[in-house]
Amino acid sequence: MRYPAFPAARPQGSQGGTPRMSTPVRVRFAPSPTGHLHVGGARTALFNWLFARHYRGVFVLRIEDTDLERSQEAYTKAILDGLRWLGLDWDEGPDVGGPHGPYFQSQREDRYRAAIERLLHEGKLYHCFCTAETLEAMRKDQAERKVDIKYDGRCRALDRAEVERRIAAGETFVLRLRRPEREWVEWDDITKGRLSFTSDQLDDLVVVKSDGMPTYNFAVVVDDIDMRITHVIRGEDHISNTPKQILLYRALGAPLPWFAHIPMILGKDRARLSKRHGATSVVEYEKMGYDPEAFRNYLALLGWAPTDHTREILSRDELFAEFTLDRVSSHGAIFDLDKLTWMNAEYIKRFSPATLLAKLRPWLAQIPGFPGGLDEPALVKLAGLYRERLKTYNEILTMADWFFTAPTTYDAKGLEKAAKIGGARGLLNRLLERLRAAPEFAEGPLEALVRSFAEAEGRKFGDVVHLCRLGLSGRTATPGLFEVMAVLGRDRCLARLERFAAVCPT
RNA sequence: GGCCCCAUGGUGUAACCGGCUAACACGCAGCCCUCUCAAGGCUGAGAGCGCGGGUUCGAGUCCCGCUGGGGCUACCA
Repeated sequence: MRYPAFPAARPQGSQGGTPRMSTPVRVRFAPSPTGHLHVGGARTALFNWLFARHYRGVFVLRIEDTDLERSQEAYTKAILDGLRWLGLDWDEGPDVGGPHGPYFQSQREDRYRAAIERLLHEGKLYHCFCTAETLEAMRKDQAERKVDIKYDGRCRALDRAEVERRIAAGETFVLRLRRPEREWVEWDDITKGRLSFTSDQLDDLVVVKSDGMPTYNFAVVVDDIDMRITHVIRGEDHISNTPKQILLYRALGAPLPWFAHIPMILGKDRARLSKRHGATSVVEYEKMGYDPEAFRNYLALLGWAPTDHTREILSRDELFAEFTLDRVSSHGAIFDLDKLTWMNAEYIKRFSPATLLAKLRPWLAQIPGFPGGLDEPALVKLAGLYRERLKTYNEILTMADWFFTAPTTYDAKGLEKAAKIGGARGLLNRLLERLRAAPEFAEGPLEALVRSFAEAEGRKFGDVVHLCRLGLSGRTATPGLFEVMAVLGRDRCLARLERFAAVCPT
């Protein structure tokens, strides 16, 4: 499979750096470990991964843990697990390393420090001693006067002596970027087209927090430059961060990467997907019994479509071959659980019984009584019976539990029906006679047996079948009766039917 | 409030640089198949492309305005 090189030059705007061209594609997914992998994040990761694989580039994973308060190590693992579950692999990142590590921002302080010193030296940063209270008051005042809410630059002009004095006095401070005035900040977004802002709309953004840690916007830029990121693919909620970051690229004298802001994933009310819309983290879908490949396939189609959009079931390699950013849509997409579920069922139907059994094992193991004496071939057969009935793996728990523990109660509606046909118990006992004598307990012969039995009895075939089904499973709906009987085997079938005959309507 | 993004059936999308009775899938309804449940097959309802103006022989596709939805407005990422 050959993929084209990323189409190169874009018309370059008046300001800003020049994008690297025709160098190998390098993209990254940069989650912060403050929670589990969210479906929005998962799709961003997926698009980056697909983009990298399509162009035979490099996919980097970087952990953005500069928020000491909220970051937790356990979440880093959770996110990695989520990505692995989806089948994504990264070429550089935590646990695999790479030439541009470390891949945890908390371990890259020397990088930030070097950049800070340079910028400080060049007079591009300044110390700001404003406290949270001061800033809050300032914003409140601005809100009342209905003017733009942004930092008014009151610490911009502090002279060196005062700065040193206040630092010596132990005042805490942040470092802010001196924002240029009346400059265009523009870029050609791959998915949104040309986007432009002016520097006056921007703030003197904080680059270093009072705890000494770099802020998100600063760390991202330093790292993306260091890691030679060529394409920044992220959610469109980052659009407004982009001009700030571009200012940083300029201050650092670095070329701009390409930017591609992909639309958000929304809940039914068209607001960004959140917990109140239902499951939002990828592990929850795993627990609900979704297959990772189906989930990934569904996610890929959320905001993107292949050239031939009539094909929706796409393998990993087909996604690699097909995925390009120009086919990403520009508006948000509602996460549709029904369609995901449909797609999951499509995947299940495509598995061989043996494969499906392997996927089902963790769930089957939770069923009381499992394996209930069923041997491997019977289990494979059982998986085959549910291949076209399961929508999610966890459904096996409630659909097939009776295979492993004989029923003790029988569906009320089923009993009513059994009563209605009259003489059910006698019928069952006569059938039992025949079954005991059946030479072969296999699907075809069993069906032939029951058919001729029904005929001999002057009964409707269906009535006999329903009666047996109820006796074997306690239910009115199961896979085909004779397939079920073959899976259960003669002994279990006879035992269950005998037991049922004892309580069955006469 | 300010700035920015977006707008094709209920949902996800398609419709190449303007030329169709607006297509595919999910979901929904009905029918068929059938031992039940599924699966499968067939048929159907559902948008005239948010609204209003332009441009054009011709606009879902281009332009303007409006409306609606969303995002951002932190020493969070």
